[in-house]
Amino acid sequence: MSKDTCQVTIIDRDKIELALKGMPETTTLAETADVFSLLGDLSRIRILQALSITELCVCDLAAILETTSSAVSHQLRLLRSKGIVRFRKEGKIAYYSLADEHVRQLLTQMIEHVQEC
Amino acid sequence: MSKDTCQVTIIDRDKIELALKGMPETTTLAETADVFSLLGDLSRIRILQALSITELCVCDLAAILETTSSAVSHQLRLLRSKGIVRFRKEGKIAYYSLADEHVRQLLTQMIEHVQEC
DNA sequence: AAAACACATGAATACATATTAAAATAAGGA
DNA sequence: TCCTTATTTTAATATGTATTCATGTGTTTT
Repeated sequence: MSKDTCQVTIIDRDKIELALKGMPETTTLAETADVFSLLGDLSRIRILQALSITELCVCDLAAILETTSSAVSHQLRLLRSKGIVRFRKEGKIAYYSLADEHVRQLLTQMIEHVQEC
Repeated sequence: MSKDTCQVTIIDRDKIELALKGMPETTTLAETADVFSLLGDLSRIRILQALSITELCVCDLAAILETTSSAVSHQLRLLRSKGIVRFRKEGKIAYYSLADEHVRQLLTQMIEHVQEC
């Protein structure tokens, strides 16, 4: 049992080395946390859940969430910036949809997890 | 095309009804967002990643994250409150581990997703 | 061209939250 | 019993972020 420079007591050095060895790059984990964080908001979850059923424009999403187009647009910008959603423009209307099947899978998987517990 | 009481223009009522029909309860979606939110923090992701490899006590986790036991303990309390991790006490040492395989699966799946993009 | 519309953006506010420091609790050893 | 150790908890601070309001941009319609 020993102390390092940060005043942290260590119980088992072997397990620490084992854990550190299997740890991905911090940048990878930071990106992972960023995406989870993006899914960690009720408004955005509702947006994604709606988009997992059908492509929708901003104002229809606003109607579904019972909020303003502005609020929805702000959230969509974040989701776009991380590649969670994509959109196409048809005249002045912007149609949004999920970027890939992976997102839908993570979403439904987590909903199932919650419903089990 | 019409307006509702919230000044939100509606483009396609049918798609809105379709999306609303497939939408789970708001409480379910809120819980889903809560769990995602809990995974949306670098410190907690590092804790969970370490725990996905081996059971660890608080001070060893602090050594791995190069932070204080206090900071780790705070995060573990949150993870415990949502059933993400569990722990057993052996004397004065608290050993933490992942609560179930589901969590490990979501974690590794998201890391893979990030590494692909 | 002007007006209406769908959407995006910038700034401000209000609220949430991660980290730190300090104190408390609880277990073991001298 | 007193002291050390591992962890938890409380309070304070500092940082992040969701929403609102106002404005800006590009498109369609009249």
